[in-house]
Amino acid sequence: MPSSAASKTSGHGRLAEVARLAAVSPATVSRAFNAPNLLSAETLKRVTDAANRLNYIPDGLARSLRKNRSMVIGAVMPALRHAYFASTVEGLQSEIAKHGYTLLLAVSDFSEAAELTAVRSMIRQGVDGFVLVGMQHEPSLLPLLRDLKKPFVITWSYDQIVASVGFDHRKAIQPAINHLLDLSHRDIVATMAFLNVSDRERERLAGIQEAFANRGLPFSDDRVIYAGGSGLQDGRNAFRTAQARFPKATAVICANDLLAAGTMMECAARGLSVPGDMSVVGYGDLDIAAAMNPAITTIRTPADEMGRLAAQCLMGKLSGRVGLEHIELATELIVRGSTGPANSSESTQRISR
Amino acid sequence: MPSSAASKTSGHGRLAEVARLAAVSPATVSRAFNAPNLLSAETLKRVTDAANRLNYIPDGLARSLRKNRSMVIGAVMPALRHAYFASTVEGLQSEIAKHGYTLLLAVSDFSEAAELTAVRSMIRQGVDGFVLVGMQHEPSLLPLLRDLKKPFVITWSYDQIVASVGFDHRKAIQPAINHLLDLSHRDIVATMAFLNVSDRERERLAGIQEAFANRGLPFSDDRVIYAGGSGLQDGRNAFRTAQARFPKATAVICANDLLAAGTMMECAARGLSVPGDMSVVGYGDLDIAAAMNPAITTIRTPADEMGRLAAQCLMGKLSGRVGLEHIELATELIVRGSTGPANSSESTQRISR
DNA sequence: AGTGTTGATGAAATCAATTTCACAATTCAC
DNA sequence: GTGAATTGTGAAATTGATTTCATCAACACT
Repeated sequence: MPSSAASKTSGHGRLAEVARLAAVSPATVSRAFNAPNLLSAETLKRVTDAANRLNYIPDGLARSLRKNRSMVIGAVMPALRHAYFASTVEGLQSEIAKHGYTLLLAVSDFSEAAELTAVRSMIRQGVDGFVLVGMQHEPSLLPLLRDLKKPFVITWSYDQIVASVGFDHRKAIQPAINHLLDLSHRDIVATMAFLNVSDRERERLAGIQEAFANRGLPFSDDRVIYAGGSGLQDGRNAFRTAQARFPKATAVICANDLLAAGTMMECAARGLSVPGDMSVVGYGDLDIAAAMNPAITTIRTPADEMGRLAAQCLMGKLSGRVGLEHIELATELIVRGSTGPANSSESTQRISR
Repeated sequence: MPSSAASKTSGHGRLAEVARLAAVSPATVSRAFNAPNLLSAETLKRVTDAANRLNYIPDGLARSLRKNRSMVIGAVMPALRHAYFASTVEGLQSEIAKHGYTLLLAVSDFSEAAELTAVRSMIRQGVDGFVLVGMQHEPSLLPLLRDLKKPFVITWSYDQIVASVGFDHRKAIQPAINHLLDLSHRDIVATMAFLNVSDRERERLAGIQEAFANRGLPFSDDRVIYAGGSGLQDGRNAFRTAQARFPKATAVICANDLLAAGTMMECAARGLSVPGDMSVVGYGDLDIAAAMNPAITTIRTPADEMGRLAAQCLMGKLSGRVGLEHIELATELIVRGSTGPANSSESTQRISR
């Protein structure tokens, strides 16, 4: 084993040391890693042996600087706590890792300013491409990225102009409303997480209104309850408000599955049977939707697929291939036990709380 | 506005261009950003003006190469889907961002080999410090990190030797068992996610056994049911198995809250009342634990705090300050409605499935 | 007047790789 | 057997910033 004191702090050999040990020039060592076929078998072996003996790990910073290519993808997510985005990150990371890329991740906490800051920071770090969520950003962000000439992909939204992989939230939610209307529900309320935060949630609300309008049915704005959060507890609270304001409602449309699950828990606590007294639909098809009893009727949104496809889209752009840049994914209404006909047990049990 | 064609692909000025425009040397531009007080007010203004006009963003790669400091922290997590680790990542990311650091993230999917690969890749990228989970790693990983002379912190485990922030899983779970024993439960089963995967889960199991031993009570290995996963559905399945094998059990200890919630859902589906017929304890205090009805008795584990403290620990080490390196966090038994005395409704309802 | 100190700035080396260009040594074609 | 193409390798330039060292002016102090 080599006893030569490895220079600097990190205990690894530099390319120059490998070159010295192998008695070749630095250029040859570089070629041994980047274009081995240019070297004679004998030289290649000498170099790789030397590299192994020195436990050589190439310095990615120097390489990136010279090649103008960092093999890092930057992603900014609104949050990770709620499994939707976490799944997207997992899909993204595992896919880019296959191509030798690593993931630089930031969480914006739904703040456009924080998102911009994060992207700036990633630009400094020299990432090769970006993954963002949704179409709502600080106005200067998209121009900044365009000027940068680095590829970026939007997830969780479908757009014709910028590269994106997602779906139309407005269309996606409509089968859920139609499903309730088909079951003869007419006194319906909706619970959303936030007012004025996510463009996607706004689209979902627009979709709800559109679905009613398409049937010529009214749906007034005051039937939308804002939970102020998207957790289970928020769902319970929102449903409590809904009950106070619309005691005769027979169905609840929830902006996500956690709100839906919270709604069902609150139903259970109040002795309301689902779907007998109250039909509940969710959005997102989280694990919890399938696991509740009854299982929740919901819209499946392909969270991890979006991550994987965004990765593939970026990989394509980075390798010069032209591939799909505007990928619209399918969503699907999954009918489970939490929805039933409106007229099952009418006005009796609803009072018995 | 400057019409000079910005060199290379990215549409931003380089330091040399700023220097030319400001009619100073490159060194002065560098100082304007790194040590402004060395410059005369007049020069400083000339440089910053020029930088603004060129929309100059310093190249972090070149800077990192020279300074041998990348301002990037690398973290490898077993998964993100289950909120525990996602919370840790959120806490970690938000804390390091305050200090100007960004986060390089990889997901190992509980594979030691994948973890090692991810760390290698991060070493190449020149990260300044590492955050890992648990004490179970590929044997060569910790020596590798030690040789690297870069700081690293273990989360989700407490260790006296390596820097860590976590708690003793063996001790943490014992109040839950004692709680059940105090409630006179004796016919108890445990459901765990995986056999032979996570050192933390093994510790938890050891803690269960120890708690029984401390009371002089038996707890045979066959009372441990492995769900093969840690989702809600896995919890339901595991409890189904538990019922088949131990139909007279009055309490279930679950290795995490999702298993516990799944167990309660299966109880509900079978007409078993919780806690009347079956007491259930979880682990982790996820949102779902508080939101279920009845709410789940569980052990609170400070997931996001671990991320934040790991970040602070790293920041301290990186800035030369010596701070706490072995942080043991407190866990807490949170008694809620899912546990009750063993002898409430005895053997009647249990048969009525 | 001469010496030292301080403050502001520039020239050039440095970080660790990649890559262009040049140059031998072969091999090939005729 | 000579000119051309091919192969294998090294020297040196390059990537974009930081940092050391040197310089030079202005000022203070004997």
